[in-house]
Amino acid sequence: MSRRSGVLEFAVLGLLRESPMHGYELRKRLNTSLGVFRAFSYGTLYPCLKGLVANGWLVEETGGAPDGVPATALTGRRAKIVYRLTAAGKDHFEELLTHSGPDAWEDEHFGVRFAFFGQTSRDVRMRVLEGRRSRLEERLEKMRTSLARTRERLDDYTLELQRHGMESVEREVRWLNELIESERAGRDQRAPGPTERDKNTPSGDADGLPRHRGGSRPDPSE
Amino acid sequence: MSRRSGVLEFAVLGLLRESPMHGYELRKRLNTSLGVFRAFSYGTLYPCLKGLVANGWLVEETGGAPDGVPATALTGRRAKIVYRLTAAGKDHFEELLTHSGPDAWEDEHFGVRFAFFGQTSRDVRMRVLEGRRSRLEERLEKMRTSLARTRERLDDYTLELQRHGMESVEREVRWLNELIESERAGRDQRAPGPTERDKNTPSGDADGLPRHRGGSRPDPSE
DNA sequence: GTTTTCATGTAACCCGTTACATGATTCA
DNA sequence: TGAATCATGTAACGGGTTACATGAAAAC
Repeated sequence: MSRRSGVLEFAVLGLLRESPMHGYELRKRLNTSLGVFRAFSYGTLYPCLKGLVANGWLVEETGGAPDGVPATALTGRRAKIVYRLTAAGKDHFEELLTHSGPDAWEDEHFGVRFAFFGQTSRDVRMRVLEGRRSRLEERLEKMRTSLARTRERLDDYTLELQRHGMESVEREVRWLNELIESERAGRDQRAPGPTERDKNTPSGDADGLPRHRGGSRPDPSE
Repeated sequence: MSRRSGVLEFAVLGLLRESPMHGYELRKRLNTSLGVFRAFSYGTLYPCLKGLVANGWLVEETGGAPDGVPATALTGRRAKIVYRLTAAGKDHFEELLTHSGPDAWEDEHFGVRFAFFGQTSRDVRMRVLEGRRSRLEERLEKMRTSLARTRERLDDYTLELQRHGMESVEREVRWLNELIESERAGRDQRAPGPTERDKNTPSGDADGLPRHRGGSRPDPSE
């Protein structure tokens, strides 16, 4: 029943975990914060929200606030329908975060996953990063052999395209290497057990991300 | 009537322009030569082929060859249905090649376009490359402003994701710059007028592609 | 002789967009 | 007051995949 998108569902739950929002605003956040990769339209978002409500992950807070107080008072501007994550929704999201099946490292999913790394434990992050990396290395392998078999029959442009494609993948692998390395060296563990705790620490800058200096040291891998 | 995919149609016509093929083989070529980016399934390909036949761009050559010669004799192995580009199909493809509307530089289309650059005139190539570039620069602009507005509210991971995304785009822009430059310097013009002529010159290596030496000079931009 | 690979197809579904309809609120 | 932006929705379509059904040729 209703659209169960996977990425969209995940992203919506993740964003609403931080704070309640109405659809319109949600969509903007989706298309900026996360939206370097994905852009959703209302035609996708609204039905999805309905579905999540039907599942009990979200509640709508229309017009009247809990005690009949007009919502106007809350924001200074009338918010039509504000969606708030329920306890069940929170649990569900935690579940999704830690469960991370093997499609967590596919192209469509990985970006969103990564965007919510801040709410995950390090082991999960490592699993996802390493999964992604081996996925890409697999792909590289295929590209290489396929290229070796067909190199002669291809014209310069096709070849150049192929080359650029492979280089892109290689570049992402190097990126992942840096990330994995700095996770490994990272001095904070953050919740080895999955659920709950560590409420709303605005995340300071607790994690050991590469903190990109200049960029491109001479590429240690290879 | 039937699926009109755009990219798939284009790719199929382009591949069949080189030589007739049956569906199965066609699909493999799609997923190797061009398939670094796209991968199609039979469920997409076969209906599309039917459609192209219905349009008169292709003809099916089943069992009996033109004069009743069993196709077995041709390949040593019985080819079920071989698709061949008609004259009308050829024209249509040329049309698509030169017409190149503004979606030729969108993500999904650009790759395939590029793959068939070998069959295009230089002006078209320039148009597409420059179109793509300005499309990407546009996108970069948006990313930059959006980032500037929201930088503070984002945690480290989201930020890193954004940074990596932008860098990817910047990288493609640099790639396009190289390509454009070498097109500009290229010593062959190849059909300044659009349609027809230059039948089947197997394309040797007439064009002045970057001919990538080693790779990665220390990154002059920035 | 059985398993792989080649080869063609279809129906059901999935995820998403476009175009449209509707109306409230803000701002010039 | 009228235009822009905020805000919510839906129906129709688009492009694609999955899973399935079918069968011939090759390889073991």
